[in-house]
Amino acid sequence: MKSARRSSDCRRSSCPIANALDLLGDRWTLLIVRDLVFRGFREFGQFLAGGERIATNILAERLDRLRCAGLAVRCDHPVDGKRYRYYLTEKGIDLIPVLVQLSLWGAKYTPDHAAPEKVLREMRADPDRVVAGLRASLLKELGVVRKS
Amino acid sequence: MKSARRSSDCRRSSCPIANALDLLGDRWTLLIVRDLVFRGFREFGQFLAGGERIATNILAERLDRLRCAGLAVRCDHPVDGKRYRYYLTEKGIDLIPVLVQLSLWGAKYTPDHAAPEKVLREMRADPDRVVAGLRASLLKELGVVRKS
DNA sequence: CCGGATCCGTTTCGATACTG
DNA sequence: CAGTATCGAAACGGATCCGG
Repeated sequence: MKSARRSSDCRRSSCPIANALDLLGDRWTLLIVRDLVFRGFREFGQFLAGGERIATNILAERLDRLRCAGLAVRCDHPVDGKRYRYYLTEKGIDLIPVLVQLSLWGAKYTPDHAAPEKVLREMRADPDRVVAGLRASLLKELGVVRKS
Repeated sequence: MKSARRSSDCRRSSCPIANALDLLGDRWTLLIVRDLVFRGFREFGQFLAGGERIATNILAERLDRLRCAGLAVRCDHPVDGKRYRYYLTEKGIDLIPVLVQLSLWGAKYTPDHAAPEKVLREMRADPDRVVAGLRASLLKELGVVRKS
C-alpha cells in the first residue's frame, strides 16, 4: 500500500472543481463509481469483467485511491473469506448527481450507447427523483454493511 | 494538427458515462471548460495564466480536442488579429450541469477552496436556475460571435 | 509579444505474467 | 480470487523555438 497520494499534491487547487478533479480526473475512477452505483458491482472480479478492460493493477490502485479518499470502504466477503466487497460511503454516494448529469450529456451527444432508454427517460424527466432513489438504496445497503 | 483522436478509439464504450469520459476523463479538459464557463476565459494566454500551471503544449492539444469534439470553436480576435478566442458551443454549454454538480460535491468535501460562497449558496438552493443563467449568457455570446 | 509546435527527460498508464 | 511485479508505451511538463 505504498500508492496513496502521488498526483494530488502537485496542484494547489483553488476551486471545488479542481479539487474534485484531483480525485476523479482520470479515465477510470468515475467508471468504477458508475459500476458501484448503476451496475451494483461490489467485487474486484466484477469490475474486471465489467466490459471496459481495466488492467488489474490499475483497478487495484483505483480501488485503493477510492478508499483512501473516503469514497468507498472494503469489507470482508460474508461467506468466501478470501474476497472483499467494496461499498460506496456517503461521500461516494454524493457523486450520483454528477454521474446522472454526465449520463444525460453523454446520451444526448453520443448516438451509440447501450444504456436502457427507460432510465434515461426518468433522468431527463426528473433527475432528482432518480438520484434520490439510487441514494436511498445505496445508503440502506451501506447501513447494513457497517453494522457487520 | 495531427493530434485529434488518439485515445478515444481504444475503448468500445457501452454507456453514456463511458462515452463522456472518453472526452472528459483527464486532468485538464474539464478544467478548461470550467474556465470558459465560470471565469470567462477566452484566450490562450488566459488559460495559461489561469493558476493551474498547464503546459503550453498540453493546453494547445486540449483546445484542439475540444474543437474537434465540437465542444468549442475558435474565432479570430476582433481587434488584435494575431490572437484567437475560444467559445463554447451548445454541446460544451450543455456540460454546465455537470460542472455545477461537480462544484457542489467538491465544495462539500474539500474544505479549502477559493470559490465565492455566494455562488455556491445559489447552486445549492436552486442549481437549475444557476445553470439556466450561465447557459443563457453563454448562448447569447455564442450567437453574437457566430454572426461575425 | 501571442499562439502554438517541437524536442526531450520524467511520470504515469496499461497489458501480461506471476504470486499468496 | 485479489491483488503485485515488470516493462514497454503513452502522457505529461518544462524549455525552447518559430511564424505572424
